Amino acid sequence: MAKKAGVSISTASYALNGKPNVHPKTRDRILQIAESLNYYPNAHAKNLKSRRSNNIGVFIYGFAGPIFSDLLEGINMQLQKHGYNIIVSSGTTSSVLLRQRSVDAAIIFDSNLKDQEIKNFSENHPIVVLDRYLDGKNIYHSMIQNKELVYDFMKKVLMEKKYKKIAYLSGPEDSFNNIERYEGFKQALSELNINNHVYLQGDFTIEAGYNTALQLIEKNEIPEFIYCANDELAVGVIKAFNEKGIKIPEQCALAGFDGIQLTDFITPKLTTIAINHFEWGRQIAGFITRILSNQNAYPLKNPDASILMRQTIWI
Amino acid sequence: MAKKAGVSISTASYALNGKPNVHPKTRDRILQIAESLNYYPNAHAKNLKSRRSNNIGVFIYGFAGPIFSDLLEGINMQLQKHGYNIIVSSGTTSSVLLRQRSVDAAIIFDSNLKDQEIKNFSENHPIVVLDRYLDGKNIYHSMIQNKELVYDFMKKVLMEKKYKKIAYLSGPEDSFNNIERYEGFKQALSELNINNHVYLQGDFTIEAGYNTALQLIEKNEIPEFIYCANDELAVGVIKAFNEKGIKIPEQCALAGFDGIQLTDFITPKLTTIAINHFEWGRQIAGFITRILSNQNAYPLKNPDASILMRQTIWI
DNA sequence: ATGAAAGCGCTAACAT
DNA sequence: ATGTTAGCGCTTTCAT
Repeated sequence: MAKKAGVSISTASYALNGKPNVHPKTRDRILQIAESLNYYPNAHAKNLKSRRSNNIGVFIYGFAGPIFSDLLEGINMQLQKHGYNIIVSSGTTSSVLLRQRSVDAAIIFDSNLKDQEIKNFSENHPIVVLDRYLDGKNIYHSMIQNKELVYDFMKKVLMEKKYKKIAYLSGPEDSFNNIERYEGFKQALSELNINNHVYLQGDFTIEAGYNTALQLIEKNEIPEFIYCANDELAVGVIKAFNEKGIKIPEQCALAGFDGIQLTDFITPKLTTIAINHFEWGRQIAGFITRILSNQNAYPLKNPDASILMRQTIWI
Repeated sequence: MAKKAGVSISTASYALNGKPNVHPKTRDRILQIAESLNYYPNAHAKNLKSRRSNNIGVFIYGFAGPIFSDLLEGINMQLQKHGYNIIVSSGTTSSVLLRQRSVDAAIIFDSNLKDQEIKNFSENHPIVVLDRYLDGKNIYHSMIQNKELVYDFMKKVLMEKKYKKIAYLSGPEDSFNNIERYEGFKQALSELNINNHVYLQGDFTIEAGYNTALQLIEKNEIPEFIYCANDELAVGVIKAFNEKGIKIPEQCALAGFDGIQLTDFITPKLTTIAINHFEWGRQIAGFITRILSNQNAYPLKNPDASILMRQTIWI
């Protein structure tokens, strides 16, 4: 260790941590020795003693998909600014890291994590959840306003276009986002006295959208309008319709949710409710750093959304 | 602690770790108490003592882009199977985690990390690099065969199509992948006695492809064929050409590298050299788990590639 | 089968 | 300004 080469042991610690109580000369010497010895304090020991790791955990349900890429970029950018490490994890690993308190705070976007696991962690650490309602000390929320957004959007669409045969192409049935979006969808229809619609079971993937659309064609049951619970489903539908020569939006209009990049490159371009995931990530990370540094935390905002009206609806 | 409620302290440790030297009855009692107390051993202390964390670090240069999504999914799936935690990180954070030895092993795909940092870490830990050549104990490689793949592809194309005005649209100039791909490109041209080509500076993004293409149109200098250093560049070019009515491939043919999903959804579909990133990730992760468990490690393979001949070249 | 105790590498009182 | 020392919460000899 630098200790050997230097002189003491705690003094070394002081020097390395930039404490004031150490003579500049000794300080420099120690730093130099450390440098030359390629010494760097052991994180595990440091963490054990200081009871903090400087790591922020981001727990997501999968690495796939453009949503998380953007969200993570935003979170990462902001955390780096404040000297925190980002630790992204998915799957069973996440539970372990949470239980072990390997991170000082957590951002949760993974419905596989149980409420109880989150609560346990939140007893001593701040946590931001993005995919469920859960009350408790140290638990904060930032949520996409799924229901309101889809409701507003559907109402707007249905006031302008008098579609009668309308379908909802869903995500996984137990997905929080899907459930809320469906609520908004149904409420809009109900208020406009549209008393029936077709419910199509999907799962947020392009493949599901594609297969569902093929079945609709097969059975000759193509609706006038399909609201897809996310963009990827819609992209799958578009692909199928394009291949089979179904005209969009003349034969069937479409819209999605998220505003992923692909919607701008596919033909026709997809109308969608767009979330700025990058900015959302920054907001969340900024909030966490405030909490951890005990700054008076302003309330955490919900993400902004904007409607992108494009070719899959207006002719 | 469970210790209080239970009886001893080391016995608790034994029980929790499933050591054989503990009476089944005590064992069960301890486990039960621990459960009820929501006790879970502190990771930092455990790591400090055992000198390992069970964490594998994956250090990438950004979360954006479909390449990393797939790669991470593959790595994650494999690591989970073997009980390792995945820790993904990007940016300055990565250096810190490496220096601190917060992980037992590392996978590197980030040219911002310095050779020396990697070497230091590799003194005691295995490391797999995907983006550079670097020799040393504990350093392993798995690399896309950029040069060979582009070389083969270009030769094949140029033997069939007698393009004369050919361009290379590059990634960042210092990118390892870009440099190698350009090498392969040049070598193919050279062997076919094509003595000049246009070099276009890009940076692996859709925007760069889009802007570059707009400039080509502006200056009326559209080549017969553009080899794009990755798919995203090509997608940008296609977008620009589509908007300006340039016919692909009649006026200008295109090809890319990576095989991202988008290439299959854009019109026309992009010809590309496709890497199976998911499978690649699995391979790498599998290799690491072997090394860490001292199993006789088979050599680490390079990722497979396949050429997807699609609409941007053959009419 | 169980307990006592040393020690992993660090930080932070507390001396000096 | 510097050194001594007591833990942080675990694992693991070594006794019993």
